[in-house]
Amino acid sequence: MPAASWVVLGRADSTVVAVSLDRSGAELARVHVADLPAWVSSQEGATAPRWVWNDTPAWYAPLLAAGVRVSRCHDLRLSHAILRDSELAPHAASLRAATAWDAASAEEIAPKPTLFELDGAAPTGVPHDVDEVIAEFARQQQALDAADEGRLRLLLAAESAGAIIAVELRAAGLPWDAAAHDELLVALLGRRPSGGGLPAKVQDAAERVRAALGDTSASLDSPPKLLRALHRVGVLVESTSQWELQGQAHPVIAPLLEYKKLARLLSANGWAWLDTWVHEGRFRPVYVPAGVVTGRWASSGGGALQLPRQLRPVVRADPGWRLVVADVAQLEPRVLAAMSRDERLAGAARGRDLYEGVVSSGAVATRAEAKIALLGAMYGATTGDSGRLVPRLRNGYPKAMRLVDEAARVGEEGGHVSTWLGRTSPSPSEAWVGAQRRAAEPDAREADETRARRWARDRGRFTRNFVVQGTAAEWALAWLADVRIRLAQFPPVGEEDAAPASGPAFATRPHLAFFLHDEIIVHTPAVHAEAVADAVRDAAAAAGRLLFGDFPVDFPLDLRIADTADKP
DNA sequence: CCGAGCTGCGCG
DNA sequence: AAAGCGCGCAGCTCGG
Repeated sequence: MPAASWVVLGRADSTVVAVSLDRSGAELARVHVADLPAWVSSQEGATAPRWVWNDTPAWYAPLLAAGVRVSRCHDLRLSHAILRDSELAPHAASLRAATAWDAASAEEIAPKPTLFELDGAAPTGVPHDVDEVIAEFARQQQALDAADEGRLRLLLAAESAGAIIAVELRAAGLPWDAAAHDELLVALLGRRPSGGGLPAKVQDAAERVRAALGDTSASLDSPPKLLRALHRVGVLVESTSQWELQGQAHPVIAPLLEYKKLARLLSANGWAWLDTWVHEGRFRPVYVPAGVVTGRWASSGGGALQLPRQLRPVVRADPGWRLVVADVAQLEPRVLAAMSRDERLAGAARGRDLYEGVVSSGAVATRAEAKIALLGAMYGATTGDSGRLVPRLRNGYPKAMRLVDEAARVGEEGGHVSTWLGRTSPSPSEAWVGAQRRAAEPDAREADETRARRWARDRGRFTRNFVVQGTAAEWALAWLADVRIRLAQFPPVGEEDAAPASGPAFATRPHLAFFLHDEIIVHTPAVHAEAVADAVRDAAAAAGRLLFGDFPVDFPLDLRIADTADKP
């Protein structure tokens, strides 16, 4: 156990009990809920313990709202899910039985966290009574000790840091210029209609589509109806999706594509979205750490994972502040190079565009080919250009290709695969197992065999991608966590500097404002922007070393300091 | 009237 | 040329 102390927080009747795990389970304090923020704050100042709690948002959102920031925690719910399934923790039997520790986070149940309701019924979700919390922590430590696996401990620390960061990201929000957003909507869609009905430019596009269809009442928002209307004027497409319409020559196509684009903007990120999700100059999505099976984050509400390019210009730093926008170039193939110990792929990636490096090696002729070949290798493409190009990589990068091919083979056979730090893929469904069993029987019908084979391949593509996507998610967690620590070292803004328009107390210094798989946005006082950029780059290098030691792979960033999040 | 399931589109 | 992975969300359709 590390030098820093670990302190469990749990509930006993109507008070919060803190138990130190360093002094043979001695009770450290018994604090009334109302006094908890002040007490936690004093502990942070003294020993900065690692807080062990059932569910990070349930504790940390209220603490943060009260102005108290913590440096680290152990999230029992997220850790439980990892240990329960991990191949690296084969002796975690005590975690496998279905219990309340498998429940969803309070955040997912009630995205507006309530501050420790004393009188109300116990919140649904994972257990919070101090005895149960301590027992779960003991089970987890036992599983870890039996596994003797440093990677898993690293993963749990990274996952827990992510849980803290998700709460802070929501509290801080992404600086959003609602007026600029409105101007953009008016320019593209027309003025916001006061009653029902569509904005003028959307209405106009719809009418031009109907004119070309020769049907003044044609329904444009129902795919089956639209498809029939298209067939009536001789546009014989199989679906109404953009990419199929694009290939058609007919007067209806241009206005229809325009209508779809405008209607999409209106329904996904129009005024209704703006009213719901942007307040006081901040977009506050709900981040859901490990919401994806691979360990990637999901989001719930606000569509944070779909921040459309079109809207990036309205992400705007406060006056006197700047945005540091950074994403990793070709994260997944770099991660694949490192985890497979493929020196040649790592070499192709070093100090430059990875795809150009692959071209230089002679495996393929162009950057475009390198890209679809590598994506195809990681996604399991079998047909088309991608499927044709993948085999060319097998000669040049045998270790990398062996790793993904092996992951696919295990998946096809119904087995489990794991990420670099030990997150393990879910088991196949009962339906899947049943289908394979039926197909293996002597009197199996051909249709059964065909289906079983197809499902096996489907699962193979999933496990093939799982190891890479999941390890990339681990790298991103390590990066995030390190960025957060580095940003906390900056001094808060002084009296003479511009203060941010809104936000929690920690937003008086550079802070994370957005995260999306391989991209972060830091909101920083302008004077610190250059130093923040260095910190973000240094953190990326540190994350690479933390996961992969001295294996020679680098993680270069596309980074810019700007007033908006626009992409060049 | 509500919810499940589907389509289409946007993001990595 | 969207083929091959992972998502969320709006809107429609259909069944209860």
